[in-house]
Amino acid sequence: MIKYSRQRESIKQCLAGRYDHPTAETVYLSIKEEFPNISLGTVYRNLSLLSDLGEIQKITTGVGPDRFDGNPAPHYHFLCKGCGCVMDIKLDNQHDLNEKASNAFPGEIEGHRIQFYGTCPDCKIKIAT
Amino acid sequence: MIKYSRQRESIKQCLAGRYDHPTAETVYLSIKEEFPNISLGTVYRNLSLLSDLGEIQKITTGVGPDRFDGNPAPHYHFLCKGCGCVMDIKLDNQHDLNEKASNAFPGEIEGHRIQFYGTCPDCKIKIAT
DNA sequence: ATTAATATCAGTAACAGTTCCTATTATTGA
DNA sequence: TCAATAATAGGAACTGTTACTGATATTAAT
Repeated sequence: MIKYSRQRESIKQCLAGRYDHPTAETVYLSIKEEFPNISLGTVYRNLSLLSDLGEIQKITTGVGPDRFDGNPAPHYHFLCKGCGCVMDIKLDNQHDLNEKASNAFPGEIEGHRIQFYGTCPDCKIKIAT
Repeated sequence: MIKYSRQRESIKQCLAGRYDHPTAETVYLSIKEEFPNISLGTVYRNLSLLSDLGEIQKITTGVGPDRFDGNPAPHYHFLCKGCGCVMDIKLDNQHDLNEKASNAFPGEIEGHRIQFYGTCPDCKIKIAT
């Protein structure tokens, strides 16, 4: 049985209001303004719980710490090789990939994750100048 | 300037001869049979180097340690939610995804990674019985 | 073949990110 | 209002990985 907690609510709100896919550490620092005594463990525990409940998404890039996304709807992400930032890609769900993969694989395909990589708009400018 | 090393060669051979996408730890234990004194640090350093050279691939699943793939050619992977195993998916490169993403994104798209998830053949059987 | 330069090594300490533990506090249903 | 218990703060512990150090192996030039 899950009980309400102000800290969890605050974490959810924090994520809902930003689109930069922050790390647990960043969320922690942000929540700290409202709850100066919140502990990093609490942030991790709740991010993990919310992710399990499907209310937020955890993004593992393979570079640095995991990121979190307040938007639970399936969508794709972009990882900048320059600055490491993570951005949303407005590309609709490629359902057909699951079917294609199923035809080439003897197991059960439930879904997929796509991560694009390259250079973000900001880094593109920095390189050019 | 990169010098030859028997340890690195052994690590490369180890990966070339298996298709289970082992972890650094697994590679370490395997190499240990030939080089009982090899250190885990050496394995990590060489896996990282080989990956940077593009001779092998590093696979970050977001669950447990990173995996390594002796096949440097771009291809897709499947992650089993049951046992955590990683398998290859024989699906040819979806070049069009990069173009589709480019149209929906102001940055520079260099490539993409796809990770399918679901239930592997073995776990499918275990669940059924 | 010997040597000098230096990349790689083994061993281990340090590190980053995350999870776990415990006593205390907050939430909830009765 | 109170009892049951989920969630908390704080910090220790853990996992996976990287960095450091003196010793060793490889390489190219003699």
